[in-house]
Amino acid sequence: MNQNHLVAQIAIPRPLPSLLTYSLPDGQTLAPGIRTVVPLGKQQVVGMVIKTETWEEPTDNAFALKPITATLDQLPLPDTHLLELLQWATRYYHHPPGEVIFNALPVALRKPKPLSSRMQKLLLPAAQKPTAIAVPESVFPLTNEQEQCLLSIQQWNQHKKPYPVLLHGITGSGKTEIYLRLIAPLVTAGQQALVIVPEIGLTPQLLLRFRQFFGTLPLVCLHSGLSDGERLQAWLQARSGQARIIIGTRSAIFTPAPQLGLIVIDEEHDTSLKQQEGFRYHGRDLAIKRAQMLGIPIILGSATPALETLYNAQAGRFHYIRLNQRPGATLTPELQIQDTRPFELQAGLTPASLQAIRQTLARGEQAMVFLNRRGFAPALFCPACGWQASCKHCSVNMTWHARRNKLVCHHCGAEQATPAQCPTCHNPKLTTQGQGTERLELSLQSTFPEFQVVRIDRDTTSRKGELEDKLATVRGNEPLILVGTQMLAKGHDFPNLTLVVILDIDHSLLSTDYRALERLGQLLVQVAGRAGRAQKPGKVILQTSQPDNPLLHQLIGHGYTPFARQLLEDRKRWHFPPFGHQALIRASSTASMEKALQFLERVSQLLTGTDVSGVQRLGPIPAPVEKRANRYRAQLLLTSRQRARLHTALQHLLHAEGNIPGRSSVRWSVDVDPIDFS
DNA sequence: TCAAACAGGGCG
DNA sequence: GCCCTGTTTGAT
Repeated sequence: MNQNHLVAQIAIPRPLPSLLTYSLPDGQTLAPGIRTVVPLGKQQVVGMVIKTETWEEPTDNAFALKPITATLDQLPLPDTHLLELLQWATRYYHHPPGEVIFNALPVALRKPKPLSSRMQKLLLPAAQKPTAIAVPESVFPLTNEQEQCLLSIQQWNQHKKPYPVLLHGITGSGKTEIYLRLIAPLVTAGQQALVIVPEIGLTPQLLLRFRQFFGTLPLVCLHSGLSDGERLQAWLQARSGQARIIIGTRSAIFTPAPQLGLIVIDEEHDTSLKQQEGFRYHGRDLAIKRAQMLGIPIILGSATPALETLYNAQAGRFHYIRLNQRPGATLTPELQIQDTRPFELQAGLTPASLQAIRQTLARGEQAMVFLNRRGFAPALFCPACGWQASCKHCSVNMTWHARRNKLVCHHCGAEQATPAQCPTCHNPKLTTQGQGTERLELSLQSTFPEFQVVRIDRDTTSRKGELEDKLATVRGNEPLILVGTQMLAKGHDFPNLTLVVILDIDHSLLSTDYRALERLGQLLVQVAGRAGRAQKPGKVILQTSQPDNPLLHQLIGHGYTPFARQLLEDRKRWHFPPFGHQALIRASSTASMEKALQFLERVSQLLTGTDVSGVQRLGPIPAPVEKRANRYRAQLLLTSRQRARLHTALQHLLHAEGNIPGRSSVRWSVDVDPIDFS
């Protein structure tokens, strides 16, 4: 092998700890981002070139160099910036590079097959000169407040290396109108904009407004409803620069866009931005990194910013601006706490809540009852012997679904027929406990027989078009009762909805999860934002058995920001994020909890060395849901005031993990900046 | 006595 | 993740 021979460092979609080195045909080089076919053991697999370099004989563990088998692409798929971002993410999230790279590609590009010639044409760079695409003047002029806000952001964004902007705008304050006007001048000048939304199916209004505002300007949507082919096509249109606006959910943050000029993260607090399996990245954080690497502006929009984001704004790392007015709307809704303790509840509602619903309907308006729990009842039990229906595969109760007459596990999806009698004592009279949306719908229907009750949750909207039909019914503005889960919390505009009743928030007030209160606050504000959007004042009733909770009073009396400040104080005292950093090591075993705990105990011991000082270990402990889908689950939490130390510890761990005996009987993973501890 | 089941390790 | 290898297990 001659001295100047070139080799390629290749990422392969397997959980390998590093890139693999392959030789290139003599005198040939390959640009980063080009896919190849390479031999891996006995297989031929797809691999992506990350870099090429001159070959140097490895000094330590020598390996036989194999040649690449074939080249699949003429042009790189991810651009250089995107590859850099992905490599950064590999190091930050301590996830195998090949899995990170290929997770960022459309499924159609993950196989060792070349692009069809039709698709290859889409890869050619589009004309990048400014095109005079007519952007129609909006029929809605900006309010004074919006105008000022837009001006400020535009000024900030002119900076060479602009800071991220937190746009804290209450529900209905018109954040979308700001996004549109920030995007317009840039896309007509030939640049691209990337807009990340929590769930595209749930934000049809945002999409509609974009289409209406930008008319014929090329816009692509990346969401879960697309087929592999459609997704690839949209992706390639973004890659060529032809698509000027890219709207998508979390994974769209990896869309290549050579002329990218702005990123918008709408609902930046939304937890769906964090991937919860495999490569556990946070879409918002990677977006901020991407914008920073490119030196382009990024806007984070929310009515209820994440505590991390608010803190960054407070600390001066982000610009901060508010929108406090609802154009064309009346007062912010009146918030009330209803103590549930003194009353016998009917349909889970206090007499005052029922009365409020009755009055709302009598006025010809709509009421919504929000309950974040599907099914008829969360538990089925035997009053004689105490038996409870629990899942065979998980350590949780099964939920009883009345219409389907089935027990369903909401963790693993297992279903079974409702037993006719108690399996242990044969008592034929089994009882339910608690209520879900299905029961709520039925009881409300019998309480208010003359009005329609519309239930919106995953069970009633699984078929295509069902959600749209139900939303259309509600927008018909006839007086009715809307029942639903958190599907109802975001994005929908119901002009005749003037009352919102929120049930079952007690578990969040009492939770041991330090993020539970933040999420509750965000949920309450978002749900409350559904009430009274048009000309009618809204009212929100919170039912709870903890009516004296001081943080709840803070939220209701003073609003989200002081509430969040208070939570941040608590986080500071306990060195929780953003004042300390965390990584969660999870392990699971099909054999026993002991196996999972033992593995994590070994991991913990590995980390006792002096070179990982400044990292605290909590656990190992069984996970809150101890068993799920036949796996016993345990976790070990690593925390540190300094992020660098946490990363050193994780690197050390990944290096040494191979020496842990019994590791093959457990599945384990690293979650950097965890938000879900279940 | 043999092969199916299982654990461990490497893949360039 | 997949595939190869060496070892255990237990069925005939």
